[in-house]
Amino acid sequence: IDRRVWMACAVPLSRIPAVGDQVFYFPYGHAEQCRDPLPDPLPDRHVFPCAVTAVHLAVDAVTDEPYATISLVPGTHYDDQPHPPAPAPAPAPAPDFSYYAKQLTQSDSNNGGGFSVPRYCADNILPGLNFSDDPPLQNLRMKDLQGDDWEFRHIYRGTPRRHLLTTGWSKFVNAKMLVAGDTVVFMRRPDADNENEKELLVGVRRAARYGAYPLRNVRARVPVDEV
Amino acid sequence: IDRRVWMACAVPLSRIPAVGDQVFYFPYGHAEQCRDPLPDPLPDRHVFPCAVTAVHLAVDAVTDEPYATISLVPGTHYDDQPHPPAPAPAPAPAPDFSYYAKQLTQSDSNNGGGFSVPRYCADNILPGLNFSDDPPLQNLRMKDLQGDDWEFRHIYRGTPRRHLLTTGWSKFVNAKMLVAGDTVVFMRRPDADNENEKELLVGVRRAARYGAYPLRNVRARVPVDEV
DNA sequence: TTGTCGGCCGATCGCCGACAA
DNA sequence: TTGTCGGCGATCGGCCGACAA
Repeated sequence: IDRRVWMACAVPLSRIPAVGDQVFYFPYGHAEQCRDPLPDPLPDRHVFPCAVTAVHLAVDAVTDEPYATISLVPGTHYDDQPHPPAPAPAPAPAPDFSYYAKQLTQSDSNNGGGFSVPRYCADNILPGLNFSDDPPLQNLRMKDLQGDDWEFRHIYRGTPRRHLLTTGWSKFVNAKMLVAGDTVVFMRRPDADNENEKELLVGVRRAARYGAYPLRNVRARVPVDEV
Repeated sequence: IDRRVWMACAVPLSRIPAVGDQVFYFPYGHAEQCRDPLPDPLPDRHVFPCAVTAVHLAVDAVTDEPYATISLVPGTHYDDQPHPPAPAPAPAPAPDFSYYAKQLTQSDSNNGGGFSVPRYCADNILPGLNFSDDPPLQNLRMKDLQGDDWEFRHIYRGTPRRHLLTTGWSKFVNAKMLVAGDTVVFMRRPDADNENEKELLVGVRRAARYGAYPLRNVRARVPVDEV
């Protein structure tokens, strides 16, 4: 997966360590995320210095949420020594990748139909419309992070004029089970196949929900109908 | 869970062993069901004699499918010795539990709406209608194996007359993701709370699907958005 | 007895401009 | 500039009897 795509769809504060980084492992926080009962009594040590041996970025096949698997080996940090040389600052992000994120309003996620495209997004992310048409419209094809394609009708209409996604939008909302408060991310980057063509992508960030992530709560189970 | 309910909803050939039974464990078959890659090379022994130490009947919270967890300890069978005395034949099933299973037709599972109730089922499982009404109808409330309630309108109409489940039926079909070829099981038994009242239950058997059980294929995963 | 079909009516979906924040 | 609303037309869900297997 494109690291820029992953970063654009991760919650804004996400930071991921690099291989070789020295980090601390908090079993307590990990166990909380697993939703398993915490050990009682809690272990003596709550924190373990570790080194990162591998980082793998991926996307949940059900929820589209980006996640990272980070492999650690426990070990002593070179505490009083200077930290290893800070890596050179990351090169400025390539100018050929840009994205726009919008939190869904009630109207965007209603079954009423469409999605109101902010002006900035229409101007900077989506392909330009032919404004001599009346009304100006086009069909957009976007890939989600699984690689599945989605089609949206993009139209510029109403009084006053505004950009809207109509046909195809509510199918997407239902399929991704989006609700008001969730965020969609529209991205453009050069098409891998076609030089000086642009490729559109669409990602999703889910608003924090009480009770955490119901979809993750499914357990695999071995059917035993017969012995 | 009521053992009679479990048996009614399990595939007809299911047999479950009793605690203390001597059985054979086939790791190969077990691994196949897990859909994990089989070990290569296969282990030397393909069959292990075991004794059953526990049997637990349960129902999948997503698919409603009955399954059993059967605990085994490996050990030698008393091979040439006579088998332990066969348990006394199970007492005849209590006459106050009865069920009827029907495989869904296209029309039953279509979005067209209703379910055609076979005459035998209406007469022997469902509460009787008041045939002086025109048309005769009643609302039925049934528990599924999770304990959730479902309501169906039961009506006797059409020319020639026949029993149908209408309102509420397609909601059930969609919620349980039933398709033509799947089977529903209607059961009646005495109400636990209310003497000489009857309680209705509804269960589901899924037709064998190519590619096995897609819903079981979901893996739980630990979100790691931040370190 | 019961599976499938066409008719038909009502509910919902989803596209639209109006309007106001 | 953009969020929400009421309108309304098209589509679909779902109840019905007819009919035949």
